[in-house]
Amino acid sequence: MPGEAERHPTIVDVARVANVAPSTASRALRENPRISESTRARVQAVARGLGYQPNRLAQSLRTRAANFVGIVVPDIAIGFYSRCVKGAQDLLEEEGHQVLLMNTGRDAAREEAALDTLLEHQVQGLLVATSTPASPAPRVPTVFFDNLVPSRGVANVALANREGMNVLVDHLAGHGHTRIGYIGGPPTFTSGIERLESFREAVARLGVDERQRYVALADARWSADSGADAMRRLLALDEPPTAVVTSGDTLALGAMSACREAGLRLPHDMALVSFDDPFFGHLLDPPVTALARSERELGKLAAALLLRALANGGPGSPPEVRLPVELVVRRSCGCGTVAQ
Amino acid sequence: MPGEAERHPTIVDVARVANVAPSTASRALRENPRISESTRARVQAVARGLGYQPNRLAQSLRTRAANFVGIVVPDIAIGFYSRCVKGAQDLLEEEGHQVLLMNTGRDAAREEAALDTLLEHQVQGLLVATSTPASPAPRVPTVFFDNLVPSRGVANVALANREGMNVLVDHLAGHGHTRIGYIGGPPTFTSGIERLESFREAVARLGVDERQRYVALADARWSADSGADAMRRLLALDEPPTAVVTSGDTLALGAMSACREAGLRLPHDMALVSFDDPFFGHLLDPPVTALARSERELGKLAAALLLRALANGGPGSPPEVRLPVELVVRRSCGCGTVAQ
DNA sequence: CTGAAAGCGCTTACAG
DNA sequence: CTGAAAGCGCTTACAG
Repeated sequence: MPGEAERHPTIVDVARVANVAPSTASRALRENPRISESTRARVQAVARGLGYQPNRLAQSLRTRAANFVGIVVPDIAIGFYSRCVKGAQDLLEEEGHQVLLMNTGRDAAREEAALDTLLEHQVQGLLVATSTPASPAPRVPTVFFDNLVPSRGVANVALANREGMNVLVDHLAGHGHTRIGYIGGPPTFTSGIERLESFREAVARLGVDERQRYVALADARWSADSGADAMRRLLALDEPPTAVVTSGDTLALGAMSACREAGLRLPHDMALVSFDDPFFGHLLDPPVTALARSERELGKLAAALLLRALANGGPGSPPEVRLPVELVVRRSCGCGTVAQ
Repeated sequence: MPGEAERHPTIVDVARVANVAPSTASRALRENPRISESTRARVQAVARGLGYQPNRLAQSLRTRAANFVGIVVPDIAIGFYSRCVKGAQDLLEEEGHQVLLMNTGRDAAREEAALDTLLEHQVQGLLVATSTPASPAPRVPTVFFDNLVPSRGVANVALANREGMNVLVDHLAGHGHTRIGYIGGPPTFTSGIERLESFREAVARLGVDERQRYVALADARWSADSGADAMRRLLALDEPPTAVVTSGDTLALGAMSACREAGLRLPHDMALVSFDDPFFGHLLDPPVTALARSERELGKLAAALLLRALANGGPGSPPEVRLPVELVVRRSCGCGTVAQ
């Protein structure tokens, strides 16, 4: 066949072969009720035979309703976010939405660019774990998750950070600890802020006044290495804590390795509980007592709220939704050891 | 303002306000060289003032060149894939491509549907970690990664599985082991097949004939629990192996926990090396000797090959590219212990 | 039940 | 340097 290269069949091709008008072909393909059964069958057969695949871009342009949803996270390679994305995407796909994913590397300029790009691609809605709370809400329904932006977007969803931290501290106190340390990321965003604040409130509630020295901050990436450093600083204190709560799973891993390196046995020499559950929390030595991992739920919830806003065509959701967390008691806290 | 709701400005709006034809506005916005400086400036100012954002869908429809690239993986929540995706996406975004992501859950039907959806969205190219080697290559340039589909797609890229396995087995042999076990996923796809085969070849090379009993297969998800099970089976043997190589990081974690549960100390009672590096390989006890994690590179390489194919407008890449792997020697193999 | 026509928002020969 | 016109692939009132 000279010329006329490998262009894929359009609805016009289908129509021509089926001997109908493009408008009829369109209706036949889209199961429009008032089309004769025979026409529908013929058109669909032709479409199949030709390997016709509708051009969604053209459909979207015409109907002014792209089925894209944009998801913006700092880094998809971070387990927390990849699991959130998975949870959200499962639901979104079920509802016929395609997911456009972008990473920001926690950079404000990149985040802004990502949002612009997504908007230019006519996303219908957005799920964003922002790193720049100052930025304005995009012009499409947006659900902020993980890091909240109060009063922005159609919904804001995060874990129940304060409740969770209370549960953790209380559990340690229940084991008789009074010198409780905190290893956490800097209080820059929602989780860092709320977890640290509620830790302070919880220990204050326990009646111990001067705990400032027991707060050891990790780096902005909440990296394992910075968690190990933080633990080393705590251990170097005159009167080190006897128990520690970490505000994140990687921090827990780092902290544990620092303990091991110092020759401390958990939970005897140092008790430890963690906010997020380390990936292999039950395989570690000792198995880590932590709040059950629920990122998937978080993502799913965020997606559900977005879907609802998309359906309603407006806000109406409560401005802030919290996903309850649950303590998984294992060994690192001191539970289940012979000599308590 | 009655009626005329919140429609976003189009290029026609920009043109009208700037007092030029839409075609001129288009050229001014796209930095077309032969447009007067003053016109360009005016149009761009107007566009900015109006908050104009081009509709990429319309652009793509017109120019017949969407800038989407589709990525298909079994499950983005699995670390291996999320890191591959990250590596690929970084490069793709730099080159101005948007990433459409889909998960298949290793289900053939879902994978086919995902590819169709992506194609309908006019992706320019595809990166796919397939679970159904039988499916035909899509009609756009496709790079298969992780799981290869020889002779399909514009490129196939995977880790150097055989080399890596040889290095691992040789290292163990270097420590004097002759009873070497294998814990790996089923030989269903490339990695599973190649790693198992090359393990067999490597031990055969060592001159030991009957090793069949030392191969313990894990489940299709390469789950930690199935890795632990596999290790238990090996330990239950009359003459258990003295060293084990695991074909994946989660498997290593499971195997290690089974050893601990059996009261075995690594590496004294059992040496262990792993193909993929566990996320916190250096934090484990003992730190795990493993092949360095290189998924990010894998994703980046796959993306680079796709980009090249897109630029060339055709194949031309070698059909199969292997990413070399590198051994990270730590402690679990027996290195660095006092009493070797 | 089916078709002709218009138009979604853009770009690009084709003129001038 | 700028504009008028056509058209990317589709869908949807509007007629019949």
